[in-house]
Amino acid sequence: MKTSKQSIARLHSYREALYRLKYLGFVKVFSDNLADAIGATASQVRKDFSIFGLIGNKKGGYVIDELINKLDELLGKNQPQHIIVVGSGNIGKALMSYKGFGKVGIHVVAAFDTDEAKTNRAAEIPILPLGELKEFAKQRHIKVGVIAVPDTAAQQVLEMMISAGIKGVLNFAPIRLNCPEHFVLNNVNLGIELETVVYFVNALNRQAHDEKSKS
Amino acid sequence: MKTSKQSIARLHSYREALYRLKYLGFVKVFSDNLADAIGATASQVRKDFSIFGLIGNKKGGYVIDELINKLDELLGKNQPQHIIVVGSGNIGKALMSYKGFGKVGIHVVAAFDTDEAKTNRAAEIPILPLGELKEFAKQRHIKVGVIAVPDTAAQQVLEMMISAGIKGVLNFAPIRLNCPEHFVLNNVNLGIELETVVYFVNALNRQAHDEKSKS
DNA sequence: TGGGTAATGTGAAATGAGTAACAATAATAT
DNA sequence: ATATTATTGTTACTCATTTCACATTACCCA
Repeated sequence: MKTSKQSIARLHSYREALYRLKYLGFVKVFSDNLADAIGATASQVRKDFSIFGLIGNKKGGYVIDELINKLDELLGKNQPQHIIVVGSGNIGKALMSYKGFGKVGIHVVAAFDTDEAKTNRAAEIPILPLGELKEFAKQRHIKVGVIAVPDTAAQQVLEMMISAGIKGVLNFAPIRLNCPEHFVLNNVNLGIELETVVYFVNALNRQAHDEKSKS
Repeated sequence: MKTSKQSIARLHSYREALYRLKYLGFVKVFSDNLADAIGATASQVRKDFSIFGLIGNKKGGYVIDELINKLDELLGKNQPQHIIVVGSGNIGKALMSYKGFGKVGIHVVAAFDTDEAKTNRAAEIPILPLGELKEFAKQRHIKVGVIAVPDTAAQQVLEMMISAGIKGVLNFAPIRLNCPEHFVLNNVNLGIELETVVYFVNALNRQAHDEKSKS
């Protein structure tokens, strides 16, 4: 079964789009509607669905409620997921307050920070000292964490998480982290994402320039 | 010339890694060192370099300073880039205060927000009312912006940016945006990034379970 | 000086992802 | 009842990316 990161990301996108369509009152959907909604091709949608066993009706398209149910099951949306965030800087706070997570069954249950001055056990999402991470994660059977700390601290935090039984991490520190073979590590490097935009804008600019000087 | 988003992102990663190595006192580097540093293969590194005309010395590896200079030129790091951020929520603030940008020649020169209560013209990075975006961006010849607003406002902000002459956007709103053909749009969906981690952790779990029940 | 070695640089092969094409089929119209 | 049409599901193809393999070359040492 094809389960590349990209195809899973597309399934999540389909799911989001389906909820929007349902909310708008639609009952059925065709492959090209979904393609439009997420910026893919109809072929791609049908292929993804084929791979994951999501079936529709010849001529009739797909029934939105059925699709949503199947996707929820496939994507493990039926039981809520509890995660923790390490680092309560801006990125950490952004994730703690991200409204989108609730909708998808993800709940940030605590944040951790080395700076004990930031400790706040009374907050809706408590901020705890980093030293308490291991015990907390073990007790609550936390399986997923977010690393939003400076790059110099990231590897150490990751190891703490691994020893606490965490199996997957979304990492925002702009550095390559070492982890065991079957650990799930997803890196997001905001700097590089932005630099990439800058690069392509400059490239476009150069190109336009060249065109002009050619004429 | 191959300039997929991925290969450009790798060039940026090489560059980051090289600065780290230089800082640590290294003068030369081999393809497998760099591969380790960014999590790729040595072949990949050499292929990328080959494509972009970065050459080393048979047996002697690559001279770090030379590589950095070439990469800086290739990636347009020689002149500073001024960008703006729209939305001064947590993600917006995270980008405004992102320490990594300065190092790579990217400067956030202003932020914009619909909520005029947040206006602060005296701050190091001023926060201005959204209505001033167009004039500001035109006057300062801003070419790149970041969208860090709720999804319902994102398309409108994008159009405002386009009309102000902005050519590329890094978008954090979890929704598909429509833009002209040659516009550079890079989407980062934090929700999906996190959900993907959760999915693969669950998949791992299921797999382990299945293995056990089989024996 | 010459042989051995450790690297690069690159064409070819393998893999992977996305697209296109079309046969199968269910709904609808005549 | 039959033809027509719209849409799925899947196979085959194309294109892009990654890996492999090895010829090439510079350096080192005897």
